[in-house]
Amino acid sequence: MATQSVLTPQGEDFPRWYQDVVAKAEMADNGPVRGTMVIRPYGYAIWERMQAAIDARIKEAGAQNAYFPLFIPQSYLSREAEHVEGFSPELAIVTHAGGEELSEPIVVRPTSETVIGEFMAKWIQSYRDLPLLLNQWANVVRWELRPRLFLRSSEFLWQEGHTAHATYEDAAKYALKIHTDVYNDFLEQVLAVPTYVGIKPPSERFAGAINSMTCEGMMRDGKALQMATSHELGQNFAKAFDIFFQNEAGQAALCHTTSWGASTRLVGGLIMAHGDDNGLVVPPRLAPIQVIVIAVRDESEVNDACARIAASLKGVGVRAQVDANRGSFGRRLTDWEIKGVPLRIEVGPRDLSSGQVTMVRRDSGEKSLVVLDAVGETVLVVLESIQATLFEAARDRRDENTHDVANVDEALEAAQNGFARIAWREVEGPGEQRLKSEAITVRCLMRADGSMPVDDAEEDLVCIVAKSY
RNA sequence: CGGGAAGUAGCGCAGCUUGGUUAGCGCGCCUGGUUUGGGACCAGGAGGCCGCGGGUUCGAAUCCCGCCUUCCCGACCA
Repeated sequence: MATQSVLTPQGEDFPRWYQDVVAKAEMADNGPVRGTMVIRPYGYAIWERMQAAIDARIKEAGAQNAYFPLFIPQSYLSREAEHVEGFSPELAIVTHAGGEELSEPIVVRPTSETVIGEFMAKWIQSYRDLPLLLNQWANVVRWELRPRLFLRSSEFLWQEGHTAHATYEDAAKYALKIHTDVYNDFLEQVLAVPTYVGIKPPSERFAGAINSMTCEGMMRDGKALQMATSHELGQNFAKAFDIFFQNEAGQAALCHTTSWGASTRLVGGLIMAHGDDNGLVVPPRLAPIQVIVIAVRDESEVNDACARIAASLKGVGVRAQVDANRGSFGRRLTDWEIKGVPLRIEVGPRDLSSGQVTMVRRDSGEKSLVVLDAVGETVLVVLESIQATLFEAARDRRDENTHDVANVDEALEAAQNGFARIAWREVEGPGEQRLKSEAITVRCLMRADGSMPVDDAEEDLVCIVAKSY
């Protein structure tokens, strides 16, 4: 590990550490307009890996990708009262185009329930057209007063799924399926981030939803981050956009719709969930570069060996890359550490003369010698071990920093440094206000065993309260 | 949007209080050489409308006003 840190230590100033990582790992830059973000190649490579993993799960769940326009007539937003009220403060609105003032202003989409609703109404005729399962990968704009790279930018990238169903039950079941099989599975299996899965309290619901589900992850500073959400929209949007179908009895009936999304915020979550004082730590299943092969000396024999090792790793399906061999050895090590590459293979004359290489894990810093012939199989095993270790470490941190408390006073105390778990009936109403006055919010409601409740009316629910991003 | 801090080379900063030669320093970058098992060293070099716009002045990085951007703390949110 680095002898002296090039990053602000987490313990000294966590937000500063985050910015240092974003800059020095070459993930992103601020755009020229306040709140906008330039995603650099390494950051985008990570996002592309996230997209691929999420997209595959979405398709497995039966939804199809489509694309709807960036521009939405302002009148569409107004059709659903809560929706327009919720989003109005964040809208970017185009009033002029083609050199003239527009007769009706155009909204830059903050989310696409409205346009998609309009087309669902057009496409759905019969119960045979249901369920209609759509998804789109797109950018959206929500004007932010306090932007932070990846976590909160005025323009961000995401995936938004929109579905229409014949019954409430079917819609609820599908939203839950997405939440479980797409989001939570991705977060646990790929991102190695354990989350608390539950429903949002009414005060935190999506504008226009009857129920919002969330995956709440714990960052290394003990704050919460909402990493994905799924909403049951009931018939609110179906009413606003006339999304009717003819049922088997030949009668017109209103659809039940859902929507669900995950954004580039996940990149910020990745940084803050696993990163340490030496930089980013990327879980192997996500990592665009899983193994970096570094020549200790710039000698042709050593360089040739590096190329051979990388080629053989690629041959067994490992995303390996040879370091460009510029600058001092120590500098190169540090750079790859900041980028969070899970596994490093160092190759030097000393190693080669004994027919082996040095392998170093990013998660633990542990070094080991590996016989050349065994590099491929060893790497595959160690990568999976790192994946598992990261998840377990994150889970342990989450559990150690989740404190069971009996009342709001204790929750206020406990949430200064982690999550507090408390009976929902202790918090509901005035308690929520008291927490909010100290910047602490109810992140989610769960059953006592951690499972997903049907709604907030269930008896004996517990909630997670915390400071959040 | 409210409260606080700040914008000077790619990054981090000094200079500003008390206006006055050619605006400095560290890191990085370029060239050459020596190096390379944990942020290497030597020599030479490039790089600035001092955030933007206006004002005061013989003269502005420095004083005044406006705007933009960034960071921290709130309210809003993925």
